[in-house]
Amino acid sequence: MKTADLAGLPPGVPEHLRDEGIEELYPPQAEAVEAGVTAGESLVASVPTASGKTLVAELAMLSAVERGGKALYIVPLRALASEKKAEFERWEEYGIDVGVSTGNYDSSGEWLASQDIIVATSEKVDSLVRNNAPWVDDLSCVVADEVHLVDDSHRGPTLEVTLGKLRKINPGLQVVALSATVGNPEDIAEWLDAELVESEWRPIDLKMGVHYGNAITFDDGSQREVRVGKGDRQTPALVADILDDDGDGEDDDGGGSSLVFVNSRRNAEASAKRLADVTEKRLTSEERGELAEIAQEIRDVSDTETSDTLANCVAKGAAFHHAGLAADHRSLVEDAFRERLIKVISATPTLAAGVNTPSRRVIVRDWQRYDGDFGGMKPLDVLEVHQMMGRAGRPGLDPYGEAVLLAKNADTRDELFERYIWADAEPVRSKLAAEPALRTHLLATVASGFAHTREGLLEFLDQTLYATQTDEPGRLERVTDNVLDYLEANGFVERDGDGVTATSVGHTVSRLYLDPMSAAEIIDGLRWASDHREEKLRELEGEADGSARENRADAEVDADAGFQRASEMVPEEGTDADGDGGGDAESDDDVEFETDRTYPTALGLFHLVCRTPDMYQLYLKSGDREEYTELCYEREPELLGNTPSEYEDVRFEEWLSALKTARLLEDWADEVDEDRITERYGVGPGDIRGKVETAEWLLGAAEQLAGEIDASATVPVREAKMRVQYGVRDELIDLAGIRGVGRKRARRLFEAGIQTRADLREADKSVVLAALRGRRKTAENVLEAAGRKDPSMDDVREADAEDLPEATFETAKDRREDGDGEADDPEEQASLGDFG
DNA sequence: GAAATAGCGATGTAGACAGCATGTC
DNA sequence: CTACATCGCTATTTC
Repeated sequence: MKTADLAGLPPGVPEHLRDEGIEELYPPQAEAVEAGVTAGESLVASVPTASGKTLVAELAMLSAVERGGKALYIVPLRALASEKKAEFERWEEYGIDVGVSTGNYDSSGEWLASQDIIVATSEKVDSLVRNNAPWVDDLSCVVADEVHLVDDSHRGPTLEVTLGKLRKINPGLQVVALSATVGNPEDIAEWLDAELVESEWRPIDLKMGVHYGNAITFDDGSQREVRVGKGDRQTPALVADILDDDGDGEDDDGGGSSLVFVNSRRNAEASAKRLADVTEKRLTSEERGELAEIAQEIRDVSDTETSDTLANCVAKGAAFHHAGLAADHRSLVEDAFRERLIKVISATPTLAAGVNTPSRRVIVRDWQRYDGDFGGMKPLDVLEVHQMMGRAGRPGLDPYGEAVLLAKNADTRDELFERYIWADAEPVRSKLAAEPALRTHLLATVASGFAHTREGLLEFLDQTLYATQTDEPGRLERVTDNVLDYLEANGFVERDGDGVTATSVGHTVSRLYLDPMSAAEIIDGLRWASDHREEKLRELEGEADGSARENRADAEVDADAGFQRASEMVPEEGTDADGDGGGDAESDDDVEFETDRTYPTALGLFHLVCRTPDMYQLYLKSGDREEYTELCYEREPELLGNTPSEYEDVRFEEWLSALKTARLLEDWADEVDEDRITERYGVGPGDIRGKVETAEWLLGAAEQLAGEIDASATVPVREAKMRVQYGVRDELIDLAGIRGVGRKRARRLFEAGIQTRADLREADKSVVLAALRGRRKTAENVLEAAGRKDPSMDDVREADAEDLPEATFETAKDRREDGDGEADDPEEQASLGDFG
C-alpha cells in the first residue's frame, strides 16, 4: 500500500511521509490500515520491535485528530515520553500540537486540553483519570505502547485498569495496542474488542544464533567463524569481530557496533572495562578527540567513582549502562552510541526496555539472572531475550542485524536454540488479582466514582483482561473482599451493606497516588508521633544535655577517612551575630538558643516514608546488620513507632533496611558529598537521585496527610521534604529555594554571611560574587532570582574577590569536592529539583 | 627473589512509576 | 531445595 493513497489524514501528511522516504507501507502497517486504524477501529498489533509500530500509532492518532478528536499515547517510561514527543513534533507544521505529561515534566491541565496528541506514562494517565482531568472526556484515540507490560506484576495492573477506565468513560474510544510478539495476542484483542494484526515481519533481517567454540551458528543454518584464543573470552572476540567487519558494502563505517547484555551492574562495568581494550585500538584520532570531550561531560555530571569509571571507558570507545547511572550519563552514552562514537555498550536490561539504541550486533551474554524468590539463577523470559535481540540491526546502516547468545558447551548451545531461538514468547497473563494491585485500584475506583457498590466494583473488574483470562472464577471476588476489608479497617472507605464510599482520607490517598498501605503506615507513624511527642522529646533533650556527644556516632569514622563533615564547615557561630531565626545546625554543647528541637526529626520522617511499600529500600549487605542494629538503638527515640523485636526476623530486617535508606537521605540532607554517599551505601549516582525523588514525593504526600489528620506534624514534614529536595541542612532551605542556587552555592553564600534571600537582596555584590567563585553571569542570575532590583555586576571589580581570603579558600576546596554536576559554565548549576 | 598464577572462600546480585507548584519546551 | 562471576587473599609455581 502506498502512503500517498492513505485517506483521512491531515493535509500534507502523506506528502511529508513521502519526503521522509516512506512511500510504501510495511506489510504489518498496511494490514493495520486495512483493519481500519485510520478509520477509528481498535487494533492490537503484535509485531517485532522496530517494525514500524510507531507509524501505525501515528496514522491512528493523526486521522483521529483530523476527524476532530484528541489522542493519547501511553508509554511505560518517562524517557520514552520525551522520545515520542520529539518524534511526534514533526507533525506540528500540519497543525498538530503535542504535549507531555509525566511526574517530573508536566504541563498545565488547560494547556494539555488544547493539545491534539498527549504523551504520558500509564501511572500519570491513571492519576489524571483519578483526578478527573477535563480533557480525558475528549479523547477519541488511545495508543498503549508496549502493552505486553500488563504482564508486569508491579505496574501491569495500572495499565490494565487505566485502559478499562478510559474505555468506560468513552465507549466509542479507539484503542490501538502495540505489543511485542507474545504468545497470546488474541487474548489482548478479545479484551479490547479489537482487530488483531500479527506479524513476524521486520524491515531489517535479524539473524539469531549461538556462539560456541570458534563459530556462531545462526538460525538460518549459516555459520560464521569467530575464533576465541585459549584463555580469551567470547564477548571481546565477538565485539572485535564485528568491529573489524566492514564487508557490508554500504559505506566505509569501519564495521559495526555491539550491545552486550549482562545480568548485573557489576558485570556491566567489568565487561565494559575489558571491552574498552578492544575498542581503543580501533579508534581514529578524530574519534578519540570527540570521545575525550564526551568523557569530560560525563565527569561533569557527577563526581563519583561510577562516573569516573564510565568516563574512562567512554574515552576508549566503550561504555556501560545501568540504572545506577544518572539520567544525564545515560543519555550521553545513548547519544554517543547512536552517533557511532561509542562502539560497544555493556548493559543491564535498562537498555532493552528504554529508548531506541539499535546496534549491528547484539550479544546476550547472560541469559540467567539471580532471583531471590526463585532462590538462584533463573532463566530470562523468552520475551525479554527477544526484546534484547530485537535491538540488532540499524536501519539504513546494516544489511541485517545479528543477535548472538553465548554457550560454553554443545549442550548449552542446543538448549539456547530450543529455549530462545526457536521458541515463541510466553503468553501475557494479567497480574491484577493480587492484593497490592487491587488495594490501590479499588480505592481509586471508588474514590473517583467509577463504582459505588461491591457489585459495581466486581462488574468493573469483569471488563479487565484478568477476567477474560481467568479460569478461577471466585478468586477476584475473594481478593476484592479482602481488600475492601482492609480499606475499611484503615478508614479509607466506609461500607453500608453493599455500598462503598471513600472517606475524606480515602479521597486524599487516591489523589496523592499513594499505595493505601503506604498511607496507612504514614498515618500510623504520624499519630504515634503525636501520642509520644512529650516522652520522646524528653528522651532527646536528655541525651542532648547529658554530654557533648557527637551528633552522629560515626563522626569519628568519617574523620579517620579524612572526610570533613558538612557541619564542620559551618562556622560555629553565624557570621553575623543577630541570628536570623532560620534555625542553626544542632550544635552539641551548651546551647545559647532555646532548645525547641523539632519533633518528629528528619531522620524519623525519612525512616517512616522509607518503610512504606512505595519506597524501594536499600538492602543490607554483610556487616550492615550489626552496624544498623547499633544505629537503630542509638537513634531509637527519633523513630516513629515501636522498633520490632530483634527476634522478629523479617520485620526487624525491614526496619533496618528502611533505616539504612533513611540514613542515605539524612546524609544527602546533611550536605554529604555525592561520591561519599555512593561509596558508603554502595549505590550509584542514579540511585541517590531515585531515592531522593521518591522521598520527596512521599514526604509531600505525608505533608498533606498530616494536614488532614494531625496538623501538628505538617511543619516538620515540610521541612524534611525541603531538606531532601534541595539536599541541604535546615539553615539553607531559604537560599536553596532560589532558582540557580543548589546545595553547594547555598552553602558558600551562607558561609560568606548571606543567610537568607533578604540578605541576598541587601548584600555587598562583591561578597556575592566571591562566594559564587567570581562568576559574574551566575551572580547576576542568582541576584535576579532572589528578587534584587539591581542585579547587574558590571560595576563590581573582579579584584574584589581577592579581598576575601575565606572565599578564595572555598574556591580551591570546592574544585576538589564539588560533586554536583556543576560544569564550569555560567549556567552550571541545575536546581536540585530537576533531576532526570 | 620478584612476579605471575592458581586456588579458595566470601560476597552480592535488574528495573523505576507517582503529588504539587513552578518553570520550560 | 536450586547459581555463578568477581574479588581479595594466600599458596604455589615460574622466570
